[in-house]
Amino acid sequence: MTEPSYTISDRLQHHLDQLTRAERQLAHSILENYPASGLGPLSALAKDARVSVPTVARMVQKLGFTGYADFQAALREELKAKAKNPIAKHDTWAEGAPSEHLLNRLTDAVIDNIRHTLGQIDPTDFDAACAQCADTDHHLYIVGGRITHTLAEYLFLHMQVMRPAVTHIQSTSNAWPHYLLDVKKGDVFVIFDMRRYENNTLKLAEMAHARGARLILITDQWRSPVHHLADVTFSCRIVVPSAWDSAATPLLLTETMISTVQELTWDKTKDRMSQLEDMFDQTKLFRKFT
Amino acid sequence: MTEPSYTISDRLQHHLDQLTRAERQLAHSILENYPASGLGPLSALAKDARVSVPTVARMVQKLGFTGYADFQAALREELKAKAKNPIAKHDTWAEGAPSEHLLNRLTDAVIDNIRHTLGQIDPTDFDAACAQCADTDHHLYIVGGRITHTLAEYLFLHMQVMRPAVTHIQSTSNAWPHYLLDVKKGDVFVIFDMRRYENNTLKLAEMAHARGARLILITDQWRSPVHHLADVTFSCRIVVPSAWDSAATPLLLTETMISTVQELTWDKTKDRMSQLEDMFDQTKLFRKFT
DNA sequence: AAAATACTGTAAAATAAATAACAACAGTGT
DNA sequence: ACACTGTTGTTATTTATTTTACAGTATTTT
Repeated sequence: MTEPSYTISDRLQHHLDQLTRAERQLAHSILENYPASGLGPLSALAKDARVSVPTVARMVQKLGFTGYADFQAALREELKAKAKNPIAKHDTWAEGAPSEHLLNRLTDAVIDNIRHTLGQIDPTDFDAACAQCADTDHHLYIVGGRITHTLAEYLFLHMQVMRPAVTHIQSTSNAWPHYLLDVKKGDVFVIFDMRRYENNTLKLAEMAHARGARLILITDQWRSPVHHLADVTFSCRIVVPSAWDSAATPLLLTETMISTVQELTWDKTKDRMSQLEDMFDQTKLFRKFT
Repeated sequence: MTEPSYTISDRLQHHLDQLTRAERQLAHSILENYPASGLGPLSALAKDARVSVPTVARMVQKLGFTGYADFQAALREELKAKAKNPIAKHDTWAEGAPSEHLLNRLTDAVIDNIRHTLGQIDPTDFDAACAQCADTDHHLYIVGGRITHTLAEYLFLHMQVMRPAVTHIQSTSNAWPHYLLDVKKGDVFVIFDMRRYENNTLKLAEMAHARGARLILITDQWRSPVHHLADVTFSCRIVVPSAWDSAATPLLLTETMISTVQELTWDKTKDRMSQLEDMFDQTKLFRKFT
């Protein structure tokens, strides 16, 4: 304990700017499973963070400790204090905030939503739906409404990288009927529709269904009317203590779909992705991550 | 880790009978502030318990460890597990699927990300940022890049309902400099920037900063270079076992911001929202939720 | 593009810590 | 009371860990 108060976690984050690349890497590694990793031997910590031993020694000095031993002693003190704390506020997510803070209440609700939603998902259905999304023999259409548009776009952006023949349709746009002209039997639709369900989306789904398309629906727990037409329906819990619904659970589902499709199509995706990277690099849209 | 399960605390109490006088003394000292004291050097522990050094060494062997190092490693493991715990009671999320199924692995990772991220957020900063977003005396700009565009749009859509003077800028579009012409001192920017950080976003942030705008940054754990200019930075963990990053945590944060702003501006929002509802109803864009 | 600076890792030295060996002591039974 | 057994502490040795010094590498500045 060289400096007065504040946890080491705080201090690490506070100093993060003044740290160098390797040191930051190390800092993150410490925070990764805090405080356990910091209580082991210095060498183990260094190895864990893929950093040399002296880097660790240097950083703890930068943080204001006289040496690694001092650093560890401080960590232990912190742990001791936390244990003594009357029924430590372990049940909150944002530790500095009371449990009634929105940060904690909303997070609670979202975790709960995830648990409920995942508990009701049939993995077989899920895998089947992903397989359909990965099937390049058929065109893939992704449909979103006003709010769900962002989810649809997110899925689209990723699918676009991984496979050809993907189209993003906004049901709010009145141009959508044009797209349906080209729909063939067996084409796949991923449709996002949450309350308040949109009429346009339903219409679109009906027409797609009539043309022999397969429908995958991502909706809320009350299920959009589209689900009568859908081959697979995933219903997500979206209620949180807010005037708005939460898109976190459907997003998680969407990301899992993306990841699954990625795995299914890896051999083909590989090339597409590196090509894309090259293109971005060339246009210098992105900086390389250092 | 020589014996399978049970905490060391349990093991200690269980063996208490088979321990000798000095060893019992030691055991109680360890339990006194558990697990902190056990993670220090053996000699300190011995001194603390008024016991000789070899007594400690002998006891940990009696407990089934190969040596003091082994004992400490087990303690650290225990601590690590405990830190993960708050939600760990669920070993699988999608119950029908094995734990290696992506549904479960990704969900695990996302929950973990949320926990880490929330743990590092300063509620004061958060509240301050939300207050700025709710401040209608200044214009609110929301900036997103290629992938983060969806997050930015999500925030924009909701802010647009709750307050006037909101603009969504895509840093990927080359029209963005136009927007900056109107930026006044005190205007607020919410900037989303995740790896791989976009040069355009940085440029935009620099110009906004130069014009006296206040910057709120939502980024990943490695933090976009924009954070040097930002008044408040929120770093989210986004890594999941996938070729892609997860936007779930930043989304949760965004939703919490939305919800907080909503509460802050409720009296003003009320009217705007009902007006909006009316408009949607009239245009029959939506069906009423039944 | 060259020079200076700062960062990072390798290797050796120093230090600290943990184990092993031994001696002293306490308790117990004959 | 004496000898034995088991427990504990002191000292020495070994082992591991941390620190220091130095050199190579990358990065920034002029």
